[in-house]
Amino acid sequence: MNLGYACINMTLSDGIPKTKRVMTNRSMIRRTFDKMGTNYASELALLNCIDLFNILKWNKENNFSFYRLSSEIFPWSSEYKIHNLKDYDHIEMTLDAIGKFANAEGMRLTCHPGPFNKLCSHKENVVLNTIKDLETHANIFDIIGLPKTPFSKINIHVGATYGNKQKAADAFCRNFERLSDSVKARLTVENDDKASLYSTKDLYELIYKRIGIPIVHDFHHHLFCDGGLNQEEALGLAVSTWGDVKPVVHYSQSKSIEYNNPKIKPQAHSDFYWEPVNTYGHNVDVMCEAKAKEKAVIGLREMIFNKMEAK
DNA sequence: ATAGGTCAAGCGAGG
DNA sequence: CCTCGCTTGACCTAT
Repeated sequence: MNLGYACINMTLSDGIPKTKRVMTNRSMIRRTFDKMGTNYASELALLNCIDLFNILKWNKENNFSFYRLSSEIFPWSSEYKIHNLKDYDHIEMTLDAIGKFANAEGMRLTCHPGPFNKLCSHKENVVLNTIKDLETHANIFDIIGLPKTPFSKINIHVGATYGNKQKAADAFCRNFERLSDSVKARLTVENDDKASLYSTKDLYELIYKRIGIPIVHDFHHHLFCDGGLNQEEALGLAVSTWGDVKPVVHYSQSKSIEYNNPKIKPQAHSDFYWEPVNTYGHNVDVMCEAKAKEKAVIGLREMIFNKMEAK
């Protein structure tokens, strides 16, 4: 079982001034983009790519082989073609080196495009923006040279019902056919954290049965939208959708419980972990979504290790 | 170097 | 009608 973390490495930036932090999500607000243009986006993207390599090297040294790439490596990527960027040669060289390194080390790299991706929308413009964003993620994965399988998953939520779950799920499946093979081969769906949305069971019935893409089971979300199944049943159902590829699950705990503060929404992710993950005997990779990132995962690792030692 | 206000996109829940 | 939470807190301006 590999434990992974998402996008940000806190250790590498410990005690380092803001301007020199190791980060892969340098961006800018609209006003700055209008003023500075695509060339500045290119410079930020290159810095982000170089730091991505730095994080992966840190991951190797610290025995992390599972990591989620930020979706903001290329700022304002909807406004230009990546291969037209002025620093593209350098960017491509960096991403290619990253891919060779990651593949040689057996690292698993994934991504999780944002909540604005609504493949089920009835608004054509929203769907077009979603398709564009998904294609951009796949394009980056292709440049890096990552497998065109859910091993390098591009994971999204269905995320909306518009008052009719069945109808929205139908739209999701129809629009799935408009995606390139590069996206289709990697796309996965994750259960939502609201009762009105999609449980793991809903995804199995409404999405997997129809288009066959794997389901990422999020243990924390399941607490708020269980579809009538317990954790073990839902996990088993999700695991059954992955074929030959090792399934991914998401694990986080509630910040509201962590700080004993009822004002914090129970859905919010905790900073750290206090309970080890239970995978019910399944061989899965666990993406850890705690806010303290790799620091939380190191704690979780120790917890799991101590539990094994005690046996 | 830091504090405080500001910031693309979609949706649903809660005040 | 506004804010939060999710994706991922970071940018920008003034001090």
